[in-house]
Amino acid sequence: MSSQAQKGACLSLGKETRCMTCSLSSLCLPLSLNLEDIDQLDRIIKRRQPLKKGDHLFRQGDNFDSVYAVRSGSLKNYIMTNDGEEQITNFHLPSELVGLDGVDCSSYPVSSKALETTTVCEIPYSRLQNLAQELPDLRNQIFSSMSKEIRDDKQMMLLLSKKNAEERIATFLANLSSRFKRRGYSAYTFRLPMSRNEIGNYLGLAVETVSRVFTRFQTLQLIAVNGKEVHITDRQQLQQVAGVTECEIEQPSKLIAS
Amino acid sequence: MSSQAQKGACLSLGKETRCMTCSLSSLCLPLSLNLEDIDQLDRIIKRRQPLKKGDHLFRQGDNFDSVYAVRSGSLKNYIMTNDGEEQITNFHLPSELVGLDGVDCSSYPVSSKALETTTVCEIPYSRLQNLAQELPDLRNQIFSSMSKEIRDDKQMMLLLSKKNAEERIATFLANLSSRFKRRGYSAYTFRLPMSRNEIGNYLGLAVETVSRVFTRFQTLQLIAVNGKEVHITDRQQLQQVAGVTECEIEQPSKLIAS
DNA sequence: CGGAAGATTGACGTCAGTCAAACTATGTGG
DNA sequence: CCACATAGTTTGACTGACGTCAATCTTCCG
Repeated sequence: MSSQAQKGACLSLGKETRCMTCSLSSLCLPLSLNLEDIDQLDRIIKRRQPLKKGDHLFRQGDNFDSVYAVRSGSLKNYIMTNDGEEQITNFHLPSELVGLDGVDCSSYPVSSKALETTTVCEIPYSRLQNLAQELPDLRNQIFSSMSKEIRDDKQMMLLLSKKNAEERIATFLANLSSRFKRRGYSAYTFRLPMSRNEIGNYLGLAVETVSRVFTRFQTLQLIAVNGKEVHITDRQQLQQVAGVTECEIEQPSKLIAS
Repeated sequence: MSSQAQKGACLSLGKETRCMTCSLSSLCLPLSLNLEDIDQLDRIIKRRQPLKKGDHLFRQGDNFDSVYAVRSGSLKNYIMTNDGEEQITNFHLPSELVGLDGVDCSSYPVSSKALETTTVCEIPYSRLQNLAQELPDLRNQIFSSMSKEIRDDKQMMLLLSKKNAEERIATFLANLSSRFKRRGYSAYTFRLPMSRNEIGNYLGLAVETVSRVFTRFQTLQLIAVNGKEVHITDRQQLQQVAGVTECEIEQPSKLIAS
């Protein structure tokens, strides 16, 4: 099982990286934009130095001024409880938008941290706002992203409120699998960018429980795990444990004509 | 303890009810709009017959065409699990926007049901989209509402993932208290529009647990409960149990200059 | 190579769920 | 207006899934 961490990401980190040529454009903000509009969007985007593992993209309380699109690598977003514990609220994979929950705050309401070497496109929010004025498709794409995040959050509430440990982890793995697949990676073999601890934190479980369920799933021949490398042996069964019917796995967002 | 169900809602249900004269306008979409813009918004809004308790505003899967603002009464939103159970994802009070999680779907991803007699303002989404093109303040207000919903959802995840039964219920009561207060009702005495069952469902607890914690809180002199009438005796202590510092209670959204 | 962080496994305890029964409100029809 | 049915709430006894604690093992990096 080899890492596929770079496949599918943008080919180059140089100045010539552009939305137009980015392999993620069909999943990212440019989706549904015409070439001219993409060009306009492209012009306001700042390319950034890659973040190293553990670097913060931003911290809860930092001045809000940009949203970001993940280009390669991955991020975790988390909030702090009043007693200093962290609660991970999201893992972000390439093409996903980060920071939208701060658009009406002067500061980010969450922290965002790189799980591995990660590159992002920075989109200054004030300029995005202006552009959203001119480009209805872009505006709708932003609405769409936020709307999707809300829907995903509701699913997460359902998971946290109703599902047991096995269902949670099966759901988590099936979800990751789908997301990797959409991004051109294998749906069956991938590398978890996060630790067991972070998985547990995100799913509302103790690390030990995560570990135990992983072991149980291996005994049941649903998956094969080696450290962070995961191979899904029986995807259908895994989805069944997740409590999901096939059609629910991927629900690509459908745009309303603008 | 008397019900305060009608206080603060719009004065009249007749044709003359307008955003301009609505007592909720400072909490609702018109917030931050100038008079002219409010008038434009007002013209696309459809007033509706009140919903009776138990009526659906819309059902999961229904054609998405409008978002709604609650005018009086209250709603619960819920999703169905694959095995037919419901998971309540939100309770909506007057001035709150409902249906935003469907804007990039052809159908509503959740159901919305009246907890009591409830009136709403219907806002056809396609017309709202057009108006959002012309009115930057309105557009930002929509972004703002969605952004706030995402933030609330993250808090809810934290609650479901990290808090125990007492903390959950204290958080729930403190939150309701704040929301009633903002709407001009008493922060200390109010009527719960939902059943114990629905509270439990929302908070990821069994009905029995909700009941027991209510009893415990009464023993501790934090609250006094009589059926659905709640009086908060020791708000500070309640917030402490909720695990919230004072400043976190009310975080009115701040708009970025547009 | 060695230390630290992360992962696994086992033993045990506990918080909240389940089941069951009694009690209370709510609403309907005679 | 009462009688009755039904839904909702409360309380108690018991149970089980998952958390906690602790020890060991593995991986990762400098």
